[in-house]
Amino acid sequence: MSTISVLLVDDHTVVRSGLKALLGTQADIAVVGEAASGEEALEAAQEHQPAVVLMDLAMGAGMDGIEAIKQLRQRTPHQAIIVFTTYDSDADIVRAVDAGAMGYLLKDAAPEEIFAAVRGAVQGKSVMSAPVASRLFQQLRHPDEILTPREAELLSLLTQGLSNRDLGKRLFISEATVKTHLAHIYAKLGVETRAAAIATAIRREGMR
Amino acid sequence: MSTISVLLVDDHTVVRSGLKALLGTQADIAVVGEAASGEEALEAAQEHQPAVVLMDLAMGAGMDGIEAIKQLRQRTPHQAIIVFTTYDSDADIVRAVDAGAMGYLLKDAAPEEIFAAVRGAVQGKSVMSAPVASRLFQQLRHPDEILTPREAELLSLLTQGLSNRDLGKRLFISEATVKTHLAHIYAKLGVETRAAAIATAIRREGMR
DNA sequence: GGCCGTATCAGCCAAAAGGTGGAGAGACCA
DNA sequence: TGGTCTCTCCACCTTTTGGCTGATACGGCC
Repeated sequence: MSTISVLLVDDHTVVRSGLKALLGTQADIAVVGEAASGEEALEAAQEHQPAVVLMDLAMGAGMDGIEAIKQLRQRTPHQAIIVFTTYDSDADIVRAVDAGAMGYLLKDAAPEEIFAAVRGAVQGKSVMSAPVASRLFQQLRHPDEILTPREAELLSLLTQGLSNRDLGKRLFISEATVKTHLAHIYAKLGVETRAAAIATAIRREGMR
Repeated sequence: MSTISVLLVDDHTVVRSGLKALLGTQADIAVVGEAASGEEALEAAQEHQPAVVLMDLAMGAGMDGIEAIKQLRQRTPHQAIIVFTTYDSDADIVRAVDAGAMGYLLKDAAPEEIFAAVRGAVQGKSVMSAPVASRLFQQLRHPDEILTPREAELLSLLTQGLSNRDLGKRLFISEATVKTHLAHIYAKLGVETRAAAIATAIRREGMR
């Protein structure tokens, strides 16, 4: 069995250090590089040509993880990308998979789970944490609860605390249209008021 | 200089592993134990008698970090507790300090910052990340923006998406009183609508 | 005792949000 | 071509919310 080269991307030094220590215990896995931002990740992926990229989604300022994934897929499509993050929000999962992520792990994952994901990734296998899988499953069972792109956009602005009028101005649509979208969003989220929609969106959809 | 014994408390294996690796590079610091929950932390603190406890606030199910801090202060008051968490919400900071934390670090802190905090803690010095310090400073400069207990209680329910009527019923007060409290909350948070108040509360105050 | 902060309540009015029903245009697909 | 989805818009009406002013009551503090 040949060695699997891994690139770590996380803005937390502690997390990178921890992953390095854990992965270092495995004979068939070698960390060949680290990056603390999306920009650094692109460079490092080019330079070290890792087989697997372990990447956090939230990375402070600059390019976020999703964007980094997209660009990596374009530039070095042979590298498998595994998301390694704290949150399991629906929106993040879908966007990461859309962008081309091979796996989705949560930071509270057991070391064995991480090892398995890295080994699986090079064989083209998707590995994800149980909570993540169950969320995806949930979405498959209730496809009518998936927001349309426009609705998601509106919901995102809604969580900024904007009024219907402001939403209309921002999206260049009438207040009437805003209300229509909102009614659909409420139905899909299973709430009755904008207050509850915001609470649900921020907590469940991870719109922070 | 004698060795400083440290206990790590975090439900993420990766983070514990990372801290261990980083602290291991320092000759005067030794990790003597690890715990993945508040309950485990109390046991480990009793058993290993560390000089410093590095503790995460969010720990999945069971006892949360704040509660663990309080209990540690009672049982082993000679141990210095440093909070090591991802978030810098006002509410968390205040509660942690109230509970008896000596320091407050964010997970994106540089290794040197962590070392300094551990060394400072045994000498009775408070060390906190810059964003945390600036938040505390902010509160000192604007004491009139601190919510009263009743207002905080109401805001907490507000983030559940309740209407004024429901809030009144829940708190056994009239809708008029609810409106009065809300008006005060809006002023203190610097917002104009309930939507913005909810967004601010969940994001900034950490009411999740 | 007077002052201040907190919590409680009232009424009035304007603005915003939500519910209902309907409708047209464009995209996509079977 | 017909059906479905998405996005857009409108009118009408009810409910909710927010802004304003003012009031009472209790407890701590100087």
